[in-house]
Amino acid sequence: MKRVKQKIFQDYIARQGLKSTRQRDIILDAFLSSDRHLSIEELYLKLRAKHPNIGYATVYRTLKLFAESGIAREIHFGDGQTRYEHVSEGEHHDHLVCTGCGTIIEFENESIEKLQDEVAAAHNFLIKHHKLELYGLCAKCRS
Amino acid sequence: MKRVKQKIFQDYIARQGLKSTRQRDIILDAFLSSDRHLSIEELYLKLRAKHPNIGYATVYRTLKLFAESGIAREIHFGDGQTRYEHVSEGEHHDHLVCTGCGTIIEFENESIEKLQDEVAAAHNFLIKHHKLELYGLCAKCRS
DNA sequence: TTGCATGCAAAAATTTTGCAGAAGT
DNA sequence: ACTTCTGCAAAATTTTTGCATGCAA
Repeated sequence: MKRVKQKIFQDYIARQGLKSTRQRDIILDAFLSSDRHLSIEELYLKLRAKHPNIGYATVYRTLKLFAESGIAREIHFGDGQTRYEHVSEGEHHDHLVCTGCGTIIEFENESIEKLQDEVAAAHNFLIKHHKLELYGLCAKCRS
Repeated sequence: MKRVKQKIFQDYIARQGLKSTRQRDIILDAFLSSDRHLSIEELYLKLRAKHPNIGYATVYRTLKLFAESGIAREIHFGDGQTRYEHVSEGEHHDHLVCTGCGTIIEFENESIEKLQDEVAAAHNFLIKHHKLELYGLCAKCRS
């Protein structure tokens, strides 16, 4: 999986005439071996531990590249922190976000997606992508 | 509808021992007679036209009060602009967001909500609220 | 060599906060 | 009188940009 995404990114870089650099490799590695919903700051801090001279701007620019290449996606949970999540080809998932401990659970539901398509069709709307987030308390935080 | 919300807000203000002021009335009026998904800046600019001396901070603080009182809700469409939408008691709706022209269409779908409850139950998760947004092109922008 | 990438700092953009004076209750 | 509000400016956050230098192709 990790190798696959590294390849996708390298191919994207090459195709666009961009360059493969040490920083991009480091950031990609840190991203791929992290929590699937990392905020930019979390990733930056994690990087700083081993690579104190990597700039914040480079992290921002590189994450945008990841999104462009298709291996990551920008997400906003409304807490003022932009996050990036891992994207696997052809896969989509939605989120259960625990407002107690911040845990994020992913799920997929074919029936919901189908109903979404129906709603869109009723409005003659062409869906490109969607976002479904359920906020509340996870099992642990309920007790 | 407008009267109802004004009353809800006034009651909230009174209950909290807060004060009814000219600015709050003006902002509430502008909010209630606006598009249902107004960004803070849009509302601020609209206000400035007639009331040039209202401060940005007051708009921010007042919109937060609207949300606390239950007549408004903060929403983020991921474009870096915080918006507030109108909330009617017991009513919930989701959004079709046109990435072409920015139009926002509201919809409700009981079946989707039911499936969401099932997903939550399967994870022993207690839903407080949710967000469902379908992004794509509206009928007009498709042609 | 050529031109993209990096790191730093400065700039933008958005939201929050402190404070003195103004205004509701 | 008392306390909350307001407007302004300053501060805090988050993200973007400019630029000289570094580095990959």
